[in-house]
Amino acid sequence: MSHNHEAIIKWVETQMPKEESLYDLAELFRIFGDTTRIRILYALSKNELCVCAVAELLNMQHSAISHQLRVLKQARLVNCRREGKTVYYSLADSHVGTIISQGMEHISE
Amino acid sequence: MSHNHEAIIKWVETQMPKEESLYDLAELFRIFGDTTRIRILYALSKNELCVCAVAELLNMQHSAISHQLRVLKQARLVNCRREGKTVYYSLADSHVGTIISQGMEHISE
DNA sequence: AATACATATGAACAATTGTTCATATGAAAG
DNA sequence: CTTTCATATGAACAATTGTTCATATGTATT
Repeated sequence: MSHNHEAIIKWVETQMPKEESLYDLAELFRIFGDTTRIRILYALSKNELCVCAVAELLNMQHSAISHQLRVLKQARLVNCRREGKTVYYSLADSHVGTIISQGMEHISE
Repeated sequence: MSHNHEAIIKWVETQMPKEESLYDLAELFRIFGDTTRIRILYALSKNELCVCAVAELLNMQHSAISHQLRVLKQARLVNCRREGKTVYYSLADSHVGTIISQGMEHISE
């Protein structure tokens, strides 16, 4: 670094969240960053659905859907409730829907 | 599908955006879903910065930063302007900052 | 208990991704 | 026009990721 950016760098440094937060933030978006998961999340933003309904909707294997729902659950993006043999999934909180619609706004510019 | 979810599936189907939009949406979030890129975006949300300033801030090689800035540029998440030898990068539009802060809100629950 | 159905899990594979190293371009100054 | 500095690019490698197949839970019904 030869030119004089030190002051700005130092200041931006003070504005940065801690590493852990930035890691968690990237992790959050990484979950959204997959076509299958986005389709699942979008579907769930319209209605709670059971695994086999999602599988039929997306025309995919139950196993693949179940794997992804597990990922979404671990990331606390969805909740589930059991009703007999069937497990219904829904979005965990309103932030999830908001992030999706914000993203939608961005791409449709 | 033995049980009676057909009506709901059909309705949710009508609510789904076209495949291309969902693909673009996932693509958008995928870009956010990397620690290095999130750190870059967060830094740029505070101040426009040149490549070597970002490199110093994140304590990474210029090459790695340049590669990622290229990805961000192709995804239209950042703009750049040249001033002599130096190239300054900044966030492309306000949506980018909004998405980051929405994400931040979500993880700090 | 045995069967059927919905969902979950584990292992394995192919595909994608981010970084590094080496090298190339672009721009100003000597 | 050669040197120096800032940035960009290409190829290659290691690491991560999503899906599939096979199999295992879990829950109700007979």
